[in-house]
Amino acid sequence: MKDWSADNPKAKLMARKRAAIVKAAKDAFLRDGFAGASMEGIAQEAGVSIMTLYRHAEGKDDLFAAVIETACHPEDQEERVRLDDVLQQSLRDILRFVGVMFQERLNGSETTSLLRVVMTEMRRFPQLGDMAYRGLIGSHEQALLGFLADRPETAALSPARRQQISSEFFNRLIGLDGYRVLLGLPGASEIQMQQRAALAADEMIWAITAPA
Amino acid sequence: MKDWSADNPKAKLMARKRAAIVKAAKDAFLRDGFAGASMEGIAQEAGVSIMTLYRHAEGKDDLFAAVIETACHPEDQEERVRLDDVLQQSLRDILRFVGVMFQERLNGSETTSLLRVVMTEMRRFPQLGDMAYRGLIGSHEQALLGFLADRPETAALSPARRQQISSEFFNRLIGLDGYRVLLGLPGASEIQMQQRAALAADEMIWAITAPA
DNA sequence: ACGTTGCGATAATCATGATTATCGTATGGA
DNA sequence: TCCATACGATAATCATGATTATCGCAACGT
Repeated sequence: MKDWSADNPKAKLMARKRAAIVKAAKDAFLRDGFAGASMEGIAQEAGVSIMTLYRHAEGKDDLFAAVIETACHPEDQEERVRLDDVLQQSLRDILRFVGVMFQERLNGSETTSLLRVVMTEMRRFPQLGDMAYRGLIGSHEQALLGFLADRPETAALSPARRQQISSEFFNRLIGLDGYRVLLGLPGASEIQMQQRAALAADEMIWAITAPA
Repeated sequence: MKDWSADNPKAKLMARKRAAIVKAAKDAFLRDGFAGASMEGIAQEAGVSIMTLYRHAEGKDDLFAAVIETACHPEDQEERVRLDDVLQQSLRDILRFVGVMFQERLNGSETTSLLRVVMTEMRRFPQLGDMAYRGLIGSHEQALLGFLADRPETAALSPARRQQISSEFFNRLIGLDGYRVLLGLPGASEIQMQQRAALAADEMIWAITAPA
């Protein structure tokens, strides 16, 4: 995305237009993919002209890269808020909550669309795969790992062992349902997600108390 | 794909050309996707002219549909052969073997490419998602279910319980590695796949002997 | 109110690629 | 050998869509 000098007489106007463009581009790219989305369609959706698109972005590639990059870094605002309510509970309940949240997030429509687009355009933009994995999945792994490190229950574990247990936790959560969702078929129900989260939580606690 | 009357003077020639076309189209579509593959490129790869392509297929859509449909029905020849060697062993060893085979198949480059293409073109061809799931994943579930039904160890289980246990087995095999592979990142190592298969086998046997 | 500057509309350019028409040639099979 | 017919080469058509040039207008901030 092109950037202007901050002391621009019309900075506010341009910021408004830019926000509309980025939002419309995100919707279009996630819905139709890179090839399927057209610059003209994005301009219409954003309520601007094509020329304005090109005044804000170098071209389609530039716009796409900017959109995907921001989409890979979701703002975890609401979740942090909800986490504060849960953080007082037992380790088992916290893990169950995190487990359900992770499944809901990864199987959500926005994440699914993003994964599809990224997988399609990985050849054109080689860094997308790594970026998407870190933003959509690795961030959860890191968050759980950091949380565990502060927990007295895991004080006796080595960092490597903690890493292994954390990784196993997420591995247990997503089975074939992930493929089903990506293929447009119904995934796990809410109850199934809760059951799986409960199972993963129990197994993690078992692993913590009885280290291999 | 267009079909000719079987009593065609040049049936053999056409069959040869058609095979070359289908193979080239499969390579091109799985490598470059629907939009990325060009009819001209497919013709060159197949060693035929563009016109011959259109004499064999109604158009790009028709060719694509034929390619994907056949790709979703892999011939399980070699695996059946290898299975005969394993079928004499213990249930645990059989399950471990099946578990490793399933992971290798699902994480293989051909299956990965196919899944990517299917996910991208699902909107254009709505039946692709279901077709791919049944061909690439559901077939394994059905095969294991059928195998279990003939096993004396599961004679006491209800069909529904057998279904549940079989489904859980595959759920345990594929974790986040499936996403990693689809995103072009390194998946599970051979040793990790064996460990996971061993774990899934043990848990299935435990579930069989101690029904919920 | 004013000057700067982004914006909109339009059209043109350019490239890619699917699809079709035509016609002479080459080849398979009896 | 001979006939039917698939094949190859070429060019034309057609559509889509990215990208750029131009120019008058409208809007923002002081």
